[in-house]
Amino acid sequence: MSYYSISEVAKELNLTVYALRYYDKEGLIPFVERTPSGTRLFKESDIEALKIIQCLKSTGMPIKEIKGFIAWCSEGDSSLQQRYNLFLERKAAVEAQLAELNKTMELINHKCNYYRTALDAGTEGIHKIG
Amino acid sequence: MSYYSISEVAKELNLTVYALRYYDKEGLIPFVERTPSGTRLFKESDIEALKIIQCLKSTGMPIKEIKGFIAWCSEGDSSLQQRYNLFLERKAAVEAQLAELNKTMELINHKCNYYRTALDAGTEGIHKIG
DNA sequence: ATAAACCCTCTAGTTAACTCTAGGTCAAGT
DNA sequence: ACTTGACCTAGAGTTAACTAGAGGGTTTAT
Repeated sequence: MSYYSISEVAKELNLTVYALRYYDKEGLIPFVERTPSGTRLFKESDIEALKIIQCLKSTGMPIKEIKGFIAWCSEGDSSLQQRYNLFLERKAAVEAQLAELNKTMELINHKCNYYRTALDAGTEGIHKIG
Repeated sequence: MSYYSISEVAKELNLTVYALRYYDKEGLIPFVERTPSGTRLFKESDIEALKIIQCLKSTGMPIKEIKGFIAWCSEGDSSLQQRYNLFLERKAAVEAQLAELNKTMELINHKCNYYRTALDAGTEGIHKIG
């Protein structure tokens, strides 16, 4: 089993070493090992966990709540139901975000048409008159 | 032509009066009229402009940049090309966000399955062994 | 005419999620 | 032995987008 340094993990996951240390300080990755002198040693499974963390973050979940999820993970099977519920909630959140973004896209498309036709005509006036 | 108060507009657009005054201070709505004593008077067209602002905000555009767009709008036809380009960029940004969110959704769905089957089995162990 | 319910400005405070600096340790190469 | 580069912690600073409070004017209903 091989280990990765914090800067290797940062590069791989496209985030900064500062961010990784911040996540550690906030309790998102309590399972990361250390050398006797304190240097963090990341395993493959730690990187996978960070990917889940990034996924939850991208659903709009704040770090404090992600920390709660991580704590549940280390509690074992007794928290299975909670963790399942959490992902169902996140699924609903993402669905809502997708709906919102699609509405946004519609308006943007309208504006693209508006400006394309205005440019064709050379003036915005065509949309304002009759 | 009728006018709306700041709190009416806030209610209609589902944001706070604080936020509206903040937008005004940041130069997003310089066209809003005032009574002689300083009270803001919002027209229907101002509400429409605020909807565009909300739309741009939901694409992830920061307020400072939206302010630039608003300034272009008051420059008339000479900024048509810039404004068109801006919306094309926003369209690309939203497309990227949609792609990202769909990837997130996929992982969430995997996790939902993971936990549903784990709950059926009564233990997470089924996913770790074999 | 007076109190309630608005409105205003200005300024300070809040929050999340980093981001950076200072000061120090440690392991490897020359 | 010594320099280089990566690592560490603690804590201060940053940024965006509000949010709230103080202090004060105005409009409306009784």
